[in-house]
Order: sequence, then structure tokens, then C-alpha cells
Amino acid sequence: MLKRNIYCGEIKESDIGKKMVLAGWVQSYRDHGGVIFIDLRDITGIMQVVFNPEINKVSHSVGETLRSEDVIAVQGEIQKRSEETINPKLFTGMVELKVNEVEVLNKSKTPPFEINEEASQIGEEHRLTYRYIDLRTPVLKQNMIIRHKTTQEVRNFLNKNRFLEIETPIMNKSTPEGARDFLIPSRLNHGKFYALPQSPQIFKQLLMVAGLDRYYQIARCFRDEDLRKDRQPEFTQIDMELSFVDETDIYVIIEHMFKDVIKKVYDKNILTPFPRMSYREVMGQYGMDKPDTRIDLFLADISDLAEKTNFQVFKEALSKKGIVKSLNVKGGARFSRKEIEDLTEYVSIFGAKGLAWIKITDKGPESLLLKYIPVQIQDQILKRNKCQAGDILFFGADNHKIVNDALGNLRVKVAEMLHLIDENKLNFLWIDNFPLLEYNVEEKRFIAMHHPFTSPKISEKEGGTDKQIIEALRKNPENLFARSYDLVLNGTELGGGSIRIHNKAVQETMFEALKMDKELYYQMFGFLIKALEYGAPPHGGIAFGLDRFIMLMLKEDSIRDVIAFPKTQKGICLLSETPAEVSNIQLKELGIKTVK
RNA sequence: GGGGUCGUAGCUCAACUUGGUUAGAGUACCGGACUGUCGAUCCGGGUGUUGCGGGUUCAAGUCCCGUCGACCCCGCCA
Repeated sequence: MLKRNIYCGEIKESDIGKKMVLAGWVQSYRDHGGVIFIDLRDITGIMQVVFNPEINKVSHSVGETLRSEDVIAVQGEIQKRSEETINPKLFTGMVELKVNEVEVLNKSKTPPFEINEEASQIGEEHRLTYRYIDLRTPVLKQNMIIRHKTTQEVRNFLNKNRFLEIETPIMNKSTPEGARDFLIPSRLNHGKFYALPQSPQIFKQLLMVAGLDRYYQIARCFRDEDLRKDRQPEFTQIDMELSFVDETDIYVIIEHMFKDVIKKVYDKNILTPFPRMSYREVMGQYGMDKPDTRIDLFLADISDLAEKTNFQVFKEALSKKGIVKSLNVKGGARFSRKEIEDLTEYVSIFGAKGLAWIKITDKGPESLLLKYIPVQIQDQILKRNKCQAGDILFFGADNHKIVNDALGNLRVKVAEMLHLIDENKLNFLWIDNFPLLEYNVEEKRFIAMHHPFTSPKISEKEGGTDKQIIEALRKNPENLFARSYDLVLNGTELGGGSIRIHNKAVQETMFEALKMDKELYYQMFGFLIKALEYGAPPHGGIAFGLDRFIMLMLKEDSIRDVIAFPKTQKGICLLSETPAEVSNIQLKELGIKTVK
């Protein structure tokens, strides 16, 4: 076999005159009857190779048979192209390889789609079925290379900052909190199951108790929940945990990490420190806890003013302890009736029963609502929303969740419609001061908003002593805040973490505040609680969705485009046809019976 | 679990609204010509279970019902 000694994309002018061997795939062929041109592709790029019957008749006749995606090796002299045949579109366009010898390493069937820049327009179902071909396309190939560089630079940064990369078990036990687990039946213990980790949470805390000081892992995580374009059943987190730190220490190191990685891999400069906002602030201004701060549109609470109107929708919402909020869309007065109708339908997804509006024109406000609102109240509403001619003011009146969901998502929707988003911006944002607990309607109890190992604090400003925290956990846990934080990038939640509980009594009281039986939480987490008794240092950590980060940096729409072998919305790998049935023998060994 | 979009040649799409005779185009592919192309060109060729099943009709790619699959969203998930 001809042995490759150079890559297509790495041939330099200094190689002219040398005999070289290239190997790769036939990207395209141009047969002129006499001379034949082949664009040869490998991981690095494309190189034109020329078959000329005057150089080697046998090779030329082989060249005539070559088709797309055949795998060949060619030996010949690198030659400078004549002035008029230089191709400026090709990185190697000033040279070509004059084929002396060719070896067909493997013929290819006609590929199911063409491998070029337009391949991303092909149906995804088809591309996933032939993923190994899809990955040959320039975009996907580049995404894989960038992903590699990203993880390497993350590792470089963390290694330099005294983090140890440590692997934690993939086979764990299932716990009730959080997402649904993927389960693995145990052959040696019939009726018992391992669970795949949703995150390495408890083990990384135990590594801190072990005194390993700083841990990280590029960790695969598994969640058996319904999929979205930014959610796969298995995904990768940059997971870390640090001892003897508070929130600020975490913020600083993470800001440095992103600054460093983004500079080195994506050659962009970002500003640090990242802005910080409290949960209360973002919910107020943006209606969601992952706001896209590239959009300069804001919600306002006008409940106090709505009270003074005669608009029944407002009055009714307020009488049911709801809220009335408004969203001023700059330049939105040009929305047509149809567009407003579509937006009304859009907010109905989130439970909104309607979408009231006031257009601000050169002649003043226009709306069917105006007759219900006294003029001085109108003025105050417009003033509070900083309305100007050309704007449109939308209203939401319902319970807090519906209003925030509707207007928060509407804000993003209209920003897209009006092209208000600067795609070149990278807007990071820390969110802190989350409530510790949130009420779960189905279970009729409070559950941890982040997770039950998160340190509580007694107010937004004040941490409180262990004693105060325990007291508050017993008396009014719903009023506590969490020492947790999320990092948002351009409206996508990149990751989150918290300062953990390292005191046994606090941890126990926390479980009790979640209305868990002592027997139950010891059965689930006893090993962690026990570890807290043996000199657990103060510690905290954070984890980031690696797939999401790369997706955002590459401006891809879906994390599927940055994962080599992703699954469909139904969790199926179309390439390998996973999941699949197993034999009765396997089931029997595992002590499992299936029902249809 | 629910709402929506889509499914026609290897691929991208048209024909669908208003049912009508032989389902078209580009590209890919196949055959031929051609010694400097690089989206090669020129000549010739349609390669199809209109996702699948059923129904309405003289007649269905088109209308109806069901089903399967992909995608987007709600719920779910941090």
C-alpha cells in the first residue's frame, strides 16, 4: 500500500518538486477525456490531483473509473500550477499533485447525499442514518475539531489551576430528586438496579471530603426526560468542585476559564467580570431565569396602575392574587393585525388567555383598551415603560407564572421578528439569590430548586450561622434563599452550581424541610451525611453543559450538530437502531419480565 | 401525555389551494465525446410502492380517517 507522507491541506510552496503520497476521498472528478482532475479530500482539506495519460497510462485509466467518495492513495510530484490555472477558492489552489501511481483502497457506493457545504440542508433523519457520511461534511467535521479543542483548552486551564481530573462511577444508585433516571438491572442482585448518573454530584462532594481539594471531569450525564434541541438523553458536562471557596471564588475562576477558552479556541475577547443579577431581578425584568440580555426589551410590573383601571381582565387577575405586567416592544407599532394575532396565539402556548396591547403612534396611544384606562393612568403606564412613538406595549394579566412565561417568551419572539439580536455578542450573566425551595403542585410539597445539598442562606444579603439556618429551615423554609448560581449565555442556561452544605445537622434539617423521612434520606444519602461527620471542608462547585456551550459558540441551532452520534427526539440512534430488543436469555439472567 | 410543521426520483424541491389522461425541474447517477478543469463543458438516458394502511370517488400525490417517522414547542427536565 502507498504510505501517506503528507496531508492535503498541509502542502506548502516549499513542497514543490517533491514526490509525495496523499490519501483520502474523491470529493469530485472532472474527466476531460485526456487529463483528469480529482479533488482529493482528507481531514485537513482538499488538494487537486491530476491524471495525465502522458505521465502514466495505467494510472490514468484507473483515474477514469474514480467516483465520489472512493478512497485512494496517489503518489506523484507536487507541482506549481501555471498562472491561469490557479484556483483562489482552494487553500492549496496554487499547487497540484501530478499523479504517477494510484491505488484504489476502497470503492464507494454512490453516497446517499453529496458531501459539501449544502449538506446541512438535507433532511436530518437521513443525515443521522448515515452519520458517518454526514460527519465528512465541512461543517460537522469542523464542529468535531472545535469540540476537541474546547475540551482540551478547558483541561489545560483547569490543570493549571490545581484541579485534578477524576472519574466517578457511571453505575450509581437511583435517587428520587431531580430528573428521571436511566436504570440498569443487576444480574448478581435480582430486583435491584443501578442508575446512570444525572451528574456526579455526590461523588464530587465526597472527593472534597477526601481532601482532593479541586476536582473536574468532562463527565457524561444521563437524564431520561423528553428531548429538545438543546437536550439529549446523554450529554456532557464540564463538572467541577472546589474546597474552601465561596461564591465569588467560583465566579472568578469560571470567568477566567471562559475568557481563556474563548480566546484560545474561538479567538474572541469577552469582558469579565460577568454581570450578576438576582433571581428576583431577572424574573421581574425578563420574566425568565435565563434571559437573553442581548435584547434591550424589558418587562414592567404595572399591577398598582392596573388596579386603577376599569379593565376587567386586569381587575380579575389582580383579585386572584395574580399580576399585571407589560412589555414595551421598541419599534413594534408596525406589527400588523395578523402579526399581533400570531403573537396572541404564541402566548397562548404558555397559558395566556389573550394579549392586550397599546400602539404608540405619532398621534399618541391607540388601543381598544384606552376607554377603560383613565388618561393619567395611561400616562403613568407609558412612562413606566419608557414608551415612545413607534413602540407597542403588550400586557399580560394572570397568575405570576403565566404572565412571566408569556411575556418573557414573547420578548424573545418579537426580538427575533424585529432582528433586535446582535448575533456577534456573547452576553454572559450570573443569576444568584434563587429561592431555596419551590412548591411542587403534584407532590404537594416543597422541593429543592437546585438540589438538596445546596447551602441555604437566610436572606439575599445575609448568609446566617448554621444555627440560624437550622432554625429557619424548621420554621419557614420557603423564605430561605439558596447559595446557588446559574450562568446564562445569550439566553441559554449554560450551567449552574452552588456552595454545598458541609454540616451534618444542616443537611439533615434540609431533608426534613423537604418532608423526607429520616429513614428514607438515610437510605438514599446516608453515606454522604456520614461523610460530613468526618471533617468535610466547606466546598462548592458548578457544572456546565459542554454541548450547549459549543453549540452557542458555533451558532448552531441544536446540540445534535456538535455531538458525533446524537439521538432523535424519541431517544433513538437512527444509525445503530438503538434502543433494541434483547434476548429472552438475557432477560432471564437479569430476572426481568417485560410487558407490552 | 398534548399542540404544530413536514414526509413526492439517491438528494433538494415543484405539481396539492380547485381530484382528471404519461408525476416534473435542478443536482446526483448511467452511457458517449472531450488534454487545463475546479459548480468543467457538450450529447443522450427518468432511475418513482408520492412514508405506510384503509376510505370516499368513474378517477386520489391531491380529499377523509388511521398509523409510522423526523423536527419545533407545552408539560417534563437544570
